[in-house]
Amino acid sequence: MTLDAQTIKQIRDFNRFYTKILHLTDRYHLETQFTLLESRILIEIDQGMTSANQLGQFLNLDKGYMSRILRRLKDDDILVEKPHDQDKRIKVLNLTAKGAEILAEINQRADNQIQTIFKRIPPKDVDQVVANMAAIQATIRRYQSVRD
Amino acid sequence: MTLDAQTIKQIRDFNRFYTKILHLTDRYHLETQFTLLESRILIEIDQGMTSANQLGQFLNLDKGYMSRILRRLKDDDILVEKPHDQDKRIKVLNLTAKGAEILAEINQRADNQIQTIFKRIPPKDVDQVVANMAAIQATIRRYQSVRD
DNA sequence: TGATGATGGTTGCCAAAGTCAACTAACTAT
DNA sequence: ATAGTTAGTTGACTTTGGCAACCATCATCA
Repeated sequence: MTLDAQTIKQIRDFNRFYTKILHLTDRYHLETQFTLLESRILIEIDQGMTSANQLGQFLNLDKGYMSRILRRLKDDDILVEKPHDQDKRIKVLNLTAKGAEILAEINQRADNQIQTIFKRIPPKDVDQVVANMAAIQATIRRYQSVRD
Repeated sequence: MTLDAQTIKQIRDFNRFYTKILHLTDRYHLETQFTLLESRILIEIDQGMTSANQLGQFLNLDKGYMSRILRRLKDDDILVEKPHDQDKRIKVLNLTAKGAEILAEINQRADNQIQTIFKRIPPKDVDQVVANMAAIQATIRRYQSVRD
């Protein structure tokens, strides 16, 4: 089931192209004061991540570093923590009202970024692109093992 | 030509999925002595980037920082520079033999990463995925302005 | 119960990464 | 010639991130 060289080349080419398009390598995310990492943390907390440890595992971050980032976000009144009911070691994270606002702002900008990229493309072609994306996603998902 | 909310959502959903699958947001470039940035520089030089300035623009890097990274790569005998024929300010960059070897190693590892992700997928489906990627790339490229 | 080991999180210390501004040398245009 | 740009370097920083030691809590089990 090994891929031939040409296939790999095409996939890697797409990856380079797409990461560039999304500005994934830019230092600041979407021209906010927040880094990509901070944005992702807010997003993941909003999506249900509840503790520093969960976030650290998911985002693959050193726990010391994680602790510091969260400290900053707490100092800036973007999130709060309260002790976990059952396990007092765990601090449950939640966005503050301000944090929710900021997240909304980030989402708005992310939406705008997509608009900027796709607005020149005729609707029919956009639909085709979206269908292709969905197909890629479905295929990879179908054969994905739990462990990676 | 504005996209509807559902379309944007689907695209962003794909983006999150794909960046996660490819570990595109990981900060570690596993098991080489080189950082992701150094790897990208070698790749881009190999792909035809010729000067610090070009690289800096493309990779969106501070020129001071760029200068230092290149200094290190030169000290390590990974690349060399020679003056540009017409413009003596410009230093034309080239990989050394050692640099080419290292690039080959980096490419090998990147290829392996792709293998790991796609090896469970039947060849027919992989071909379909690759075709979808190519289609996405072609469509976006076709309507892309020079400025973003 | 209390010893042992694992887990969630914090902190100090440090190296690597990245920023910013000032600077030189070479180019371009008038 | 002069003025304004551009390619690249350097010094002086700040930020990011990695590592290990540490504390508090939890879980297990004799």
